[in-house]
Amino acid sequence: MGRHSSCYKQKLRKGLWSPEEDDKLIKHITKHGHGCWSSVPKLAGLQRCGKSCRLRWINYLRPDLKRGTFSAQEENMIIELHAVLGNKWSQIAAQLPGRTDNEIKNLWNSSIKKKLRQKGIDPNTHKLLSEVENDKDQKASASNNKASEQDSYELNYETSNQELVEEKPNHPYTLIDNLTAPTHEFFLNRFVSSHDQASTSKPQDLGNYLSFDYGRSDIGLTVNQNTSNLFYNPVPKSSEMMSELIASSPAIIPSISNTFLSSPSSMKPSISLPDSDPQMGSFHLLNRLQNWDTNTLTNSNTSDDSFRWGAQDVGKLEKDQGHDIHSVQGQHDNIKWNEYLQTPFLHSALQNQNSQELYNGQDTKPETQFMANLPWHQSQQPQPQPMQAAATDVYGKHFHRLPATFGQFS
DNA sequence: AAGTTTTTCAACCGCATCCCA
DNA sequence: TTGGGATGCGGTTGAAAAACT
Repeated sequence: MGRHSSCYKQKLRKGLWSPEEDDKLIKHITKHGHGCWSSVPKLAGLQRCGKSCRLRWINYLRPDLKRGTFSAQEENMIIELHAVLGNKWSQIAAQLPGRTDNEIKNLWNSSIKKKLRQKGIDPNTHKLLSEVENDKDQKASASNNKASEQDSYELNYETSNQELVEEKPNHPYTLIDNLTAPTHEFFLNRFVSSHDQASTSKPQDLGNYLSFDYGRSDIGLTVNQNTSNLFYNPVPKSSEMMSELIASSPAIIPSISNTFLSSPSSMKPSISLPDSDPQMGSFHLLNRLQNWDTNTLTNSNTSDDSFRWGAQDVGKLEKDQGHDIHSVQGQHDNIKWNEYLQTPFLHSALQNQNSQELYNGQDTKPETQFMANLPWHQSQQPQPQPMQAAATDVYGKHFHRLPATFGQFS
């Protein structure tokens, strides 16, 4: 385990690659492919270890690299993805074609971190620096109770979120105003922080950025403040539709989904489609399978804050998607949580509330992308960002806006 | 113009994980 | 089941370039 054995061998060159070495490596790989990297240096006539050859090829020589400065859209995307994934550079790079993890990591450390700090945003937590300071103060004052709180935090997740709030009056979630039900914050924090416990820079408080419109959204995630259930909009009406959606979108957050795949079954949320009125439904993203309650399925006349999907839109959507609404009646499809997480909609939910206003066709300089009171700022250029585009591909014109809002927690 | 400081980024290092015998 | 090689990842380093004095 550990260091590549060939690195111990004598007479291997280190440091910067010469043009001649690059040429040898390019010629070899374009002709034969890399195959086993440990054999590449010998076959290519290089005094390097295979690991060094691999790195050179992946980060610098392979032909599909974009190179050049990062666009404003790319920077925004990196920030957004970092808020969700933390320092998972390879996963971030997977969403940016032609960019390497090393390149993105360097950009983050040399440029983006600085810009965020200048705008008063903590690059590690993506929270306002002032909030981070407050958190520190609160943590310091509450340090005596910390251990016991964490215990109950875990336990309560397996009971219910409502109980979580009621039983833990000192929990930070109780500080949130009434419009901001605790579930989504708890939920997102939960999967983000559980995603990689070894991470040194994980967005512990991502939920602070994720507020959602209640009943005012066309898409996104909403939280029913009465039931604490998380809702997912719009509504795929069948598992086939969901599968299409998944197939047409990249695996945006595979590591997060893996976290849930490896979680105990009792911890796995599921998405279920209602078997009642498919034209006027919604479905809930439940944090517990046994928490399913058809009574909480929405209809257009309910007065709660859950998301309501109008029959007209659903029918239209189904038509465009080539699905027969009636064919799914009577079904009660369970969609795997990891599939949900791999849809573009979770990402869509991460768009800030100003996305509408920002797509106003105004040009903007890259420096203007970092606004004082927002974690990040969407590009003001009219074209959608890549993942938005992916989402739009799926639902086309039915995507009127990307409404998940930020900043309700002020 | 020269020296110093800061920034950038290619490459390295060590560890984790996967795979296979 | 285990051990070792191969691969991938994230943190770090340090030389080169750029910016500053």
